[in-house]
Amino acid sequence: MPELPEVETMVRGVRPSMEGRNLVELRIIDRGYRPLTMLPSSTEVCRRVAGARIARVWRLGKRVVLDFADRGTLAIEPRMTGLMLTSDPPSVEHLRLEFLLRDASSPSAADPFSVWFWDRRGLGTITWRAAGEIDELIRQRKLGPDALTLDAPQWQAALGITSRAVKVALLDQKLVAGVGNLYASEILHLAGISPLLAASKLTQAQWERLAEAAREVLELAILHEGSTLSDGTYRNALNKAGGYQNSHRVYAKAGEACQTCREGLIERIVQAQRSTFYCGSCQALKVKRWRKT
DNA sequence: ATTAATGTTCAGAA
DNA sequence: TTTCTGAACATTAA
Repeated sequence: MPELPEVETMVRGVRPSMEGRNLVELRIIDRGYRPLTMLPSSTEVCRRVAGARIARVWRLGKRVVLDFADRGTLAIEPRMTGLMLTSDPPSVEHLRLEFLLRDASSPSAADPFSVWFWDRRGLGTITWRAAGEIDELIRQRKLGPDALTLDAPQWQAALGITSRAVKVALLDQKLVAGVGNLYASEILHLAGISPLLAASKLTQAQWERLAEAAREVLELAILHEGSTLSDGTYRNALNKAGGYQNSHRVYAKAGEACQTCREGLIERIVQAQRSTFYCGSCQALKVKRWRKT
């Protein structure tokens, strides 16, 4: 379940291999699994990117974006089990795409080398967009602002417009891009905010704490190269596990004592058919007091 | 052997 | 309009 920190780790992992290089060819690997969703179509996508220079590799929410300058952009959404790899894929049978690359400055020197998109469950999507169309997505509010750089007023502007529970709102990529189920729970716990509180009801102090907690959790998770859960699926570009799972405070810790307040137990509830983990004591709906940790 | 659970997004219902 | 539910996918745990 790559979320913002995992996708950022993928971007940083493949950037040295892709940015500034020529994409000789995009190969579709077909081993009889469900075909990878490619828009407008796989042949069209491959035709568009063949021979183009990758000007920039960046991240938007949970998407890896390859920028082909004036030609357009390729957005890769790993969804549940997608990975970008520069070496050592976890298995051969779930390789989906091979990016054949060459150094732009010496086109004939070295042999082309490869970057792969690997996806066990095959839920990932690859989408081609004409130049400028991604900015248009944001302008049309089909995708919210990226979660990594928001301050308190920006968080309030993005999430405060809905009456849904703040945990549910955090998962809505149209409101804010990048936060998924794991980091939503972790961020709200560090901020001391109940996941059940309506997003429109947060106080000024709570928006400040949310902004601070989001920055702290996401940046530290990026530093640790993301979270590899017990199923072991998520890996960085070198097929190595991340380390932030060792810093989780609430996710998948139902029944354990809260290490922050040392009073409550971590509880698991279901919101919008998704697991939410939180401390019933220091994330109580009615906050009696707020303690700095 | 069947079933539930997993996470994300979208279509469609309420 | 806004919010909620179910489906799709592959694999594992129960």
